[in-house]
Amino acid sequence: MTQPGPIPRRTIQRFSRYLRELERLERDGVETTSSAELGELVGAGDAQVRRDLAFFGQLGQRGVGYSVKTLIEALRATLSLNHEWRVVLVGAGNVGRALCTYKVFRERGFRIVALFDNDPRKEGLTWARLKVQPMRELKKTVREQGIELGVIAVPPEAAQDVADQLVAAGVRGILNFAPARVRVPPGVQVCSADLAVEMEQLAFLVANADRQVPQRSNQRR
Amino acid sequence: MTQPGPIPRRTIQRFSRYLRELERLERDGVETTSSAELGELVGAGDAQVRRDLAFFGQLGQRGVGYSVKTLIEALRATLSLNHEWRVVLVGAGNVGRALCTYKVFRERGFRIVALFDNDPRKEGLTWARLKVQPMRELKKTVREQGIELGVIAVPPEAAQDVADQLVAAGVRGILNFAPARVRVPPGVQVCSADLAVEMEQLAFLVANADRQVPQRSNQRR
DNA sequence: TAGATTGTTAATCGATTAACAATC
DNA sequence: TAGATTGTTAATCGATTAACAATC
Repeated sequence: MTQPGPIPRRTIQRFSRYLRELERLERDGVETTSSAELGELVGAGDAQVRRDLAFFGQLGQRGVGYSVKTLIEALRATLSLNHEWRVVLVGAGNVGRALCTYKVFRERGFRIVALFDNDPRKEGLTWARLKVQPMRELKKTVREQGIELGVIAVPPEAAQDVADQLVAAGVRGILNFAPARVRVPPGVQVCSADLAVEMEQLAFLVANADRQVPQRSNQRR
Repeated sequence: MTQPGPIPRRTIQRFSRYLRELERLERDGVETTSSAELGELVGAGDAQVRRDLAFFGQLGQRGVGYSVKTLIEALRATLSLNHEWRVVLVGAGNVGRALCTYKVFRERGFRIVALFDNDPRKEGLTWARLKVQPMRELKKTVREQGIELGVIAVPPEAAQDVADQLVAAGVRGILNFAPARVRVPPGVQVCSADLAVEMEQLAFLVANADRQVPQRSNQRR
């Protein structure tokens, strides 16, 4: 039976990882896999994998395993990765430049189609075929280009203001790289890639490697 | 009473966010705060904040609140942010370049003191006063420079190999930007900054904004 | 004292894991 | 049939929240 209720966040994150490993298996010509193998690849238990995949209904075959192809299709559909996502990037700094050319986004169907910065000295610069545009053009561009997602790569003091402008422009989801909390109205989604938090967590774990429960840390064994 | 047992990961992450907001309060001349205010700032409930802070023992004053200064000290000590962390960065690509000059790391006491890449064409390049070194010098540099943390910013296929080399060189913690799982022996810590997973999660949430439980998403309201 | 806010307990919620019958 | 592996239930674990006595 298909699992009822909304899919937990952690499950979604594992979906991304399953998909990535499955695509590799497919490239290697593997046609069938098992919950144990998949778990091993992403660092999860077999029961966990089966439970996650149960959200798709009964996709596996008892005694046999799962079809790699079927799983890939189900995961792509669930993660909405068939459709190409149009993305606007705000912030033409160091992080912004790296993201403009970030291959992993592009491969997954995330297309950065516009680039904004409020610094007039940067206006007109071209990175990866994208002209840096001034913020006043944001709304128009989002509408005309059918942009659904925004990425914030500006200093923390400016993050909330940029988020507000993105929301006003009609963006439906925001990936926030600024080390600051941004608030958005209901219906708009925010995910945060807070590198400082990750790094500080790492420092804590290293400093307390003995005191804390050993391992099971980030990815389980 | 001080909370017993190891500090949960989520609590550590909130510690980073509390600290950031507290430092801002301090800059603004605020001397006292409350669990309600702090919760509002980082997007957590007041009970959550009190429970987190209880790991430090009884730091607050009933009826009054918490001293900003005292909290900052406790958080800095717990997160081991007094001590300066020496970091090696592997991967002189787009992501690597952004990280070399990433102000947020530097402000928090993370110093990138060496840069490596296995591409001989990049050898000798200088970014942010760091010369790109060949991998064969990794072990020596880590030892001589007293480096404790490593950052992986290479393509996914190379990530595990780089991780192995970092571990062999004596690094105690790894921040992995490659969209791939890396395994490390017990005693070495790994945190992952998997931008693809974050972006795909965002896409899923946007695509299912109606079906999924509204909000409470990443940061709670 | 009255009002505010902590520290902590108990209740709740959610996610993971173990176990095993179902079935290929 | 025997061996393998799923789908699912129940048990466990861990983290969050509500509530309130303690106390400034």
